[in-house]
Amino acid sequence: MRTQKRLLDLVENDLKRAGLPPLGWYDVLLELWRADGGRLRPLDIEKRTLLAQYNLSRLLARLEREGLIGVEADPEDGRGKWAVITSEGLAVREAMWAVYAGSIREHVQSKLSEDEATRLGTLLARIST
Amino acid sequence: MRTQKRLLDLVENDLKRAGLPPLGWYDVLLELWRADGGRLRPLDIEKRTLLAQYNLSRLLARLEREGLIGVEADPEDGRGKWAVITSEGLAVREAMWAVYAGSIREHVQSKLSEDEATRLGTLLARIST
DNA sequence: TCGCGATACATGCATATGCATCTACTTATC
DNA sequence: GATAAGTAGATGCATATGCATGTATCGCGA
Repeated sequence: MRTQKRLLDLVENDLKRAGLPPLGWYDVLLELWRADGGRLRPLDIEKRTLLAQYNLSRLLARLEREGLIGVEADPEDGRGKWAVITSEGLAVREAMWAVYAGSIREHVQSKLSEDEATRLGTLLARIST
Repeated sequence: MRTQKRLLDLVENDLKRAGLPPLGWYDVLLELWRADGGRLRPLDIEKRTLLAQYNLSRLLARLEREGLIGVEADPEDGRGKWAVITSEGLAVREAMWAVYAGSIREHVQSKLSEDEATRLGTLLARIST
């Protein structure tokens, strides 16, 4: 708990200093970027990100307001929507990754050998089962 | 990041279902409980908990409003205060620990051997240096 | 095909957080 | 011993979060 809080503070700080949005935005942009056609339904984003439904709903509204995603109605399900990453969204994701990756390198990679990092990942994955 | 978010959600959930306050309160109550005389200055709590100054200020206000701590003026430094845990605060900390410990057991201890847990702690500590 | 429970997402309200700044006091400087 | 710089903590404002519930649509069973 303490380690991740410390790390999160460091990363958020790095992003802020670079004039970029908070890390939460990255998670969503990343999922969209990875997704086929750069589009996902909110429900699928929710499952991938561990975001609560109401938080995701509002985060998507913010992303749309900033022009990083577009939101379309689902033609097959009147209740559903599709979030589609825009080219600006792709650019922001990339800019964020540049900073985020640097953060990880500086605050994590420099403290652990590759082998240790792998073992850490394995242990954490065991907990998440 | 994901593992701790998942864990935090689980723990917060357990606390909520038991009618207890959020985990953040525990951190402060724990520090006070450990501290000599059950009292600390906000500044010292801040250092121990990684809480931002303004967040701690308001968290202490909430704790005081709920009667879990008392706040006294520092006789030696007119700017300073002392937070003092009350008997109700002690009781709440204990009740929270009962639930929290159960959460840890269920969500962490059951997934790792003692040896693995030790190694995990060591690796995380390496990062926090 | 009607009606009802389930599903997808949004939102009003209370509370928590971040940021900047404020107030009150203390300590060092001259 | 007056004044400026520093320190401890609080707070107004904007924004984010949690909770409960709302709205719209879907799909199933009679």
